Amino acid sequence: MDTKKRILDEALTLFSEKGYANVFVADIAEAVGIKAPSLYKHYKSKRDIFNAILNEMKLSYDKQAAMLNMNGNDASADAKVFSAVSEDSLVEMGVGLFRFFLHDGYTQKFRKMLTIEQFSNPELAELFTKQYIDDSLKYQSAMFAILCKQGILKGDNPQIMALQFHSPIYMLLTMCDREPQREAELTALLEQHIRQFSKLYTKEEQQ
Amino acid sequence: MDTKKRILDEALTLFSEKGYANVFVADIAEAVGIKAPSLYKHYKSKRDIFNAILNEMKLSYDKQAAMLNMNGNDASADAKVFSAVSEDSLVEMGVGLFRFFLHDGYTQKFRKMLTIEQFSNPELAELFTKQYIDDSLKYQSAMFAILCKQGILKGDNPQIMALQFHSPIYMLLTMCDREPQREAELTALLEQHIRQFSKLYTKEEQQ
DNA sequence: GTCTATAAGAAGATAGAC
DNA sequence: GTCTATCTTCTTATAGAC
Repeated sequence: MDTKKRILDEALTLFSEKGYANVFVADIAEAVGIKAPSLYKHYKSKRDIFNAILNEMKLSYDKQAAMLNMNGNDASADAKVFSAVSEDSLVEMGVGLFRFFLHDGYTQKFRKMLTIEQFSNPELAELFTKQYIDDSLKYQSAMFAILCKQGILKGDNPQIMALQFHSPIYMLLTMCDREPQREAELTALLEQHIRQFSKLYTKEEQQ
Repeated sequence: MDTKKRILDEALTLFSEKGYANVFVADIAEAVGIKAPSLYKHYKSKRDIFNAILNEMKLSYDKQAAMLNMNGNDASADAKVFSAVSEDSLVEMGVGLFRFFLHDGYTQKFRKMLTIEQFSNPELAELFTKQYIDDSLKYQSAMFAILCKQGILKGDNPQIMALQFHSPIYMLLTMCDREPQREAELTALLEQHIRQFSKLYTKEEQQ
């Protein structure tokens, strides 16, 4: 119905599978169910479609990020949850979040598109690192800092803790993006990583 | 002089910067210093050049991998080195290896090219995961298994240890690929990660 | 093996009818 | 807003002289 929006959706799907240069305007049009020239009534060029996707995803990301710091769902609150839950429920949370990032259509497609296009200009490179690494590390650092200060975890370098917690998860995610058939195997590794991380950084006297 | 070889070099450079589809045969020819039609005396098509790069890099990788298991430079020998060295020299080794992977022309270009092209076919996806993740994890798992058995490290899951050691390093490497200007900052994190990992898994009584 | 000229076709975008 | 027809440009690849 909303053709303008449907164009973005189909274009994102195609860009995430083949990359910008390998998707032709006619492909996008066909996926939407119209002819290529009709598409130019909605967007003035192919690049314009790409930019619109980028803007939409940036807005949606910023909205999410803002919510994390406004609704009480911030690092401090998460730290409270973290400190209260068992290792099992930590695993459950981690695996749930992992599955969401892996299977949510927009999230996965945008991640794959940025992966393909990350070297095509510096702006995309920055966006990639910000959304998938730096912001996560910042957030988790804050959380680990609180947990360490409270004496619940025993590390003295929250930034490195965040790096060591986040990077295995991200690596497993990108492996699933490449080879979806390995999801079960890699999810098992994710679970073991979380358990091991939890053991490593939990104060002995609290185990 | 060896035009055939120079074509592969220049093509790899261009593919790693712009991706296969954004590089034109004329671009490669110009980089080599000839005209596009001359190039067809050496390779029968653009795709043929890509495949030749792939084959060459696969061969060189397999050669390297084979050496690791034949010349005594295997996981067992590395474990001996690992167990004998101080934390400082471990950091030095790690940072040295990191800098090599980051700056070695072929290594970096091929990694970037595969990153861009990884979703274009399942064979490339498999190659990517094998070369940058699975093989490293296998190798490091074997090494950590030995070190744990010898009582030098205290973990009980070498595979997860390898995941936790390798994935931060790989993540920092890809960050440098995207934003080379951050190399110093990220190398500092690498050092802290290695020190922290070493402390976490070293038996207390040996510190 | 390198060149110039050119074929053959693909792809982005526009014109103008409906 | 969608279509058919078409323009223009770009890109791969070949032909054939040197």
